[in-house]
Amino acid sequence: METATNKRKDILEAGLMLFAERGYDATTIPMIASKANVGAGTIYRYFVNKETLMNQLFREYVTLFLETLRTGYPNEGTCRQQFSHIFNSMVRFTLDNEHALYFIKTHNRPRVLDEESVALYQELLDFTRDYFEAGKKTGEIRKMPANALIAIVFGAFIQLHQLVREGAVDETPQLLRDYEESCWDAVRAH
Amino acid sequence: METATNKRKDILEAGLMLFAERGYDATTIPMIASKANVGAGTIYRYFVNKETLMNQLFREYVTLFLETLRTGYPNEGTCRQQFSHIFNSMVRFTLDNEHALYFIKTHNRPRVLDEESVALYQELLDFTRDYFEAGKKTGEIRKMPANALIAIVFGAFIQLHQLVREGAVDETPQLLRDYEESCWDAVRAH
Amino acid sequence: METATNKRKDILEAGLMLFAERGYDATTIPMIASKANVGAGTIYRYFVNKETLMNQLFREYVTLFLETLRTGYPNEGTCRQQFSHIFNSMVRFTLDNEHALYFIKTHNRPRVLDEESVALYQELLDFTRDYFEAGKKTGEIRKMPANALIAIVFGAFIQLHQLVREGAVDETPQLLRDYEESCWDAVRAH
Amino acid sequence: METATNKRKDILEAGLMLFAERGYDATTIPMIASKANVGAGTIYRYFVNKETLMNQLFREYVTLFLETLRTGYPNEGTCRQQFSHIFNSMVRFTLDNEHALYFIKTHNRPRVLDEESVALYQELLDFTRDYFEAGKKTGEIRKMPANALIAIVFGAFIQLHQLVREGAVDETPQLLRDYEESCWDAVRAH
DNA sequence: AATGAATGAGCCTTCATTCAT
DNA sequence: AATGAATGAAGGCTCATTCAT
Repeated sequence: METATNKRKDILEAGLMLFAERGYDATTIPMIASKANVGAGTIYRYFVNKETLMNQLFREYVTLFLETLRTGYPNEGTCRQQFSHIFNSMVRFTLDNEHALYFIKTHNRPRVLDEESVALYQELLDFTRDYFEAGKKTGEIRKMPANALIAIVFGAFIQLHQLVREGAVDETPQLLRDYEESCWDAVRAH
Repeated sequence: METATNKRKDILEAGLMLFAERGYDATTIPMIASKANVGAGTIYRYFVNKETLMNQLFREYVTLFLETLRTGYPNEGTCRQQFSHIFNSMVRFTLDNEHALYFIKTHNRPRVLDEESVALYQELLDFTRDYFEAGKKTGEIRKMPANALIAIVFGAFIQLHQLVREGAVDETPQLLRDYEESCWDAVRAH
Repeated sequence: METATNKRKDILEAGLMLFAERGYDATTIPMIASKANVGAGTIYRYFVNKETLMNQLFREYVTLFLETLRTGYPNEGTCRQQFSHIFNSMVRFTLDNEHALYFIKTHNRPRVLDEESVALYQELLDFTRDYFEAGKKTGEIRKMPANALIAIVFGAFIQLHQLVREGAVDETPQLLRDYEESCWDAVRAH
Repeated sequence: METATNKRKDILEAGLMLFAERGYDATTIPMIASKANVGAGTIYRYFVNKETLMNQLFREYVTLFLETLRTGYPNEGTCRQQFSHIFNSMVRFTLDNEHALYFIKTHNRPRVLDEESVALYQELLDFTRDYFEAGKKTGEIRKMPANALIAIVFGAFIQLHQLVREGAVDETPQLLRDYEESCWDAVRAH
């Protein structure tokens, strides 16, 4: 059937939105149920508990983002081209999944995340870290801790996305190009 | 006497640490009391309730950070010198107040923050925004939304601080210089 | 179904009994829950909070008592006949609702009662007051403040009911007749 | 010294007023301390605990009321004269001690009252009961449970006092005479 | 499979009581 | 003797989770 799948998806989407907007602890199961148009008990048919739902959600989107990053990654391209791919992945991913990147960025620390989720997140970090480390080796990327470089790029992007959602700025192609250029300047060696 | 003042300080410090590490909602009053070596009821001698404690804390540190930023700000200096002052303010402030900047960065949105706190935070944003807007006018700062520029500088710095605390990198003067340079390149016009 | 209705009723009945016996402040939610054979949280499915439960209860029984008073009230009867109806209403009402009249008598002052409840209680007072005022006009009722007359009749009745429950006296029809006669003599003009 | 005695009196008076107005459970020690212009801890210098304070208070005023009743009681007078004495005792006692009679009437049941207090209250009841029983024997008092008769007289009086305090009626000597007459008619045999 | 009523653990908060000053 | 800061037990209430329907 497709109904069951839809319920699961509804729950995940409601969870994503609420976790992103209010944080894990301030989000209640009834809230998720209500937003998903589902009985509270139904959530427990698809997820063991709130923590599991959260982890499932986290993994679902980290996986998806990883796929987005990996799909069409120009292994043989230049450092700049690879950066462009990464940046565009964020754009595309966010277009398809409104709150996902923000959710990932604000919920990537243990306490609720289980080992598997942490490991998966590591994978995401590693992918980006590898890129930066390689770039540092060739001298094209600035000599800074990779984590910090990652934070700059992700953090800036998420902040921009927020401004767009608030209506503070218009998300024109030009803005995105500027933004990419800016981030690139932020991490590239000078 | 000093005893009374100390209790209040103990509570604030415990709150700061826990709010920073676990977030507002995941931090319980008993946790704060325990970490402050204080009875749970004692907290209510100094603060109306959890929300008030949080706001008091927030304002205390935003005010302190604002003072740090304003003290010795080179109004007549170059854009670069002013940037340097801002960056060094973050360094000094974080040295004196471990978790404060991270706490501010992760708790600056309403829902628990009252109007006064939000207004105070605006003041902090405005200070930095003014700097960036002025820089954009003279063509020294990149044409990007000020909020995003702020996010880059703050976000990167906090991320670095975290790496330092985790022991992932050593906070050498050289690292800080590199970092400042990097952040500067991230926001300056090219 | 009937189950849901029963839970609500169980809670109301437990609340009535406890409020009557111990007073509002000395009655705890766990007490009510326990006496109603219900989880503490269940009470909050049916009532917003303790105060609301109290008000609901109060209104439920004041309404019921008002109905009892109004049903079959001999508008065209003599002053004495009307008095008889009022007295018998108390008897019948107390027979059906053990603690209700005592609860009403001991909880009719603000601080926990909301406006609606106070207004409803006024209605009850007004009904009886109207009776006494009319009687005073025709010279059949003693020239005393209606409130005091009401207190005499209600107060005496409740006291009697208490003696009956304690087993101190037997509630024979004869006793009730005597009692009614006594109350009548207490308020009628001489 | 006299200071100590005064503090004790201040506390008792504050307690009386608050217990009468809010009831025992809704009255807090800080409230009493504040109204008595005394530190909260001071209360524990004069009374073992809240319960003891309450009992002390209760006994103090029941004793005082008993004295008022007994002083000048016309043992050899007529039933009517004795009634008059009882009624006037209430008037005088209430004049000297605003809330005392109401406090006694609303707090005469166990749960907070200790044995000694209950016994003392019994004494008060017995005094009045004896009067009524004697009257019933001589046929001058109505054949009703003494408790109920007591309730009528006390209840009516307290209700009247309340109306006076609320300003709903003026406490003229005439009103008091009428009231006494009414109460007398309420209990006397016809 | 889906629901939502029911539960009770645990949180925030109050307040009787203690105790250092 | 007097104070009021400090405490922690206990109450009102929420919410993750279960379970009968």
